[in-house]
Amino acid sequence: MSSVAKIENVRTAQPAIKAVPDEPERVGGFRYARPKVAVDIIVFAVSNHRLSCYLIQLKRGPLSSRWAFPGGLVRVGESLDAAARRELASPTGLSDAYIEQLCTFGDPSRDPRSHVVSVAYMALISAPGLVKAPDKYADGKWFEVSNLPPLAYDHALMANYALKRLKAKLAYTNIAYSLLPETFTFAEFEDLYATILGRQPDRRNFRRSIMAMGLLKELPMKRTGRHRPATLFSFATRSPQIIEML
Amino acid sequence: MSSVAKIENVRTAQPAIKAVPDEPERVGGFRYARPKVAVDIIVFAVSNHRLSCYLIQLKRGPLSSRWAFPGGLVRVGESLDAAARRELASPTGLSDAYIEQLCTFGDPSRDPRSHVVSVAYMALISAPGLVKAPDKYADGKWFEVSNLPPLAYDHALMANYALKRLKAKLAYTNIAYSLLPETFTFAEFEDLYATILGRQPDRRNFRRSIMAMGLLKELPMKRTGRHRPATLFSFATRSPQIIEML
DNA sequence: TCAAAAGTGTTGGCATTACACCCATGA
DNA sequence: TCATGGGTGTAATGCCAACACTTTTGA
Repeated sequence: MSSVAKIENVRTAQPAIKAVPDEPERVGGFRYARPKVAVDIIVFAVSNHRLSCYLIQLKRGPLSSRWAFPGGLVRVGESLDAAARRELASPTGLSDAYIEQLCTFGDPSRDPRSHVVSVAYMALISAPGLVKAPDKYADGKWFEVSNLPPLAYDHALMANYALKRLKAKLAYTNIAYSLLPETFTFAEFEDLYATILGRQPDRRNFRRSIMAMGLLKELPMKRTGRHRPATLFSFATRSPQIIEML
Repeated sequence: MSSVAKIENVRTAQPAIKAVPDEPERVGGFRYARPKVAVDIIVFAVSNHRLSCYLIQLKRGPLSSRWAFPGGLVRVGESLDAAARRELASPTGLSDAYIEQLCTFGDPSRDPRSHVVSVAYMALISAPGLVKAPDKYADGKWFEVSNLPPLAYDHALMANYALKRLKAKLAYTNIAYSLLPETFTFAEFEDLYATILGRQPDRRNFRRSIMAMGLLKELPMKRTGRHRPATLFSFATRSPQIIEML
């Protein structure tokens, strides 16, 4: 169960531009909605023992100054995955992060202005540093997941769902690789799990089971610090895999 | 991890009706797509030891006479879940089946006529009998999942995804209740698992573990047949629950 | 030499597996 | 009485959880 909707043939033919009113279409006697289609992206990162996600502050509209996940409308000829990657790259500059479709929210009243169907994505990145809010937002910053401000639209639902999914997938996939730098100590790896799952596993058992499944590759270098140097590790493979982890 | 996007406040205010061309909208210098939004629904049922799903035959358009999952455009003021339930009720007459959003497909070229974003749903019903294809389709019938015809659009992707999800959820939820009638014998229950998962569990161990977790309620009646009468069971609770089943 | 983090083995209990025979009925 | 599917118990195994001390370094 990994990212789906992988077809990415972006259409190149470009139809003429024309403004479209937000009106329904009548076909066969029924009035079909013409909702706008957006993607919203929940970007997770871990830093100093805290799971954080990136929020932007809305600039315009009836919800201006409220916090929300970054997102935007799908463009002409663009797939959903491509739109999500674009919305991720816009504040972070990252183009190859782990990204996964979560689910789609389409209540007609979820946006007070018009009917907007939004496809929620989750992205996992390792460095929460580099992020800068694009001009279309009033502001953007990282919030600890355990301490989010009130969110616009139905984004609180998205946040709950994303967190549940992240926790679940941590237990049966190797996606943790996308939250860690290229090399890391075992303690950092373990701390990632403790942080996201909210509990400290038994250190000996955890190390034993992780090492037994060959997830990590021991590197010949050590990280020296104030204390006993720690062996460095990297992931044996940095592509998403289903592995019974816990 | 159950059905999401549960907000169901259907808007009552109804804007004026007007035909909408399939053209992009220009906002802030970018050309935003105005895709149509559809739901497609993968209806599963089990009968005589086979997992089947319901397909319809397209009547119009460039893919006419191809097989596909039933589905249709979202109507004005309608949520995605409501649209999915409507598309399920249309051939089956069922309104309370288990239904769950799967994922959303939005490649701009997935429909040769225009950009259609489709939200895939899965539904589980117990009686594959009652189904009758609505007039908008040329035909409709049940196919064994292991023997599907070529499917229109990207519906083969949907089928794969749905099947994977069904198998996974069978192992950690009680959604099997929606594939069985109100009462059933233990052999029928066991056969459901064997059929969908494609392997025969050890009968004694399977019964022991299922009974130990209190999923089923033993009824005071028996089903008599040609042979030794079998105890009838029903589910202790017929609402979706997370339970480690296997 | 002390503080702080890194690293490591053994055991008991529990849960899962494997396995084969008797039972109740209708024909 | 026989064919057919319904229903059950026990022993062996493997896995997981619990548990505490030694090592290495920098200050």
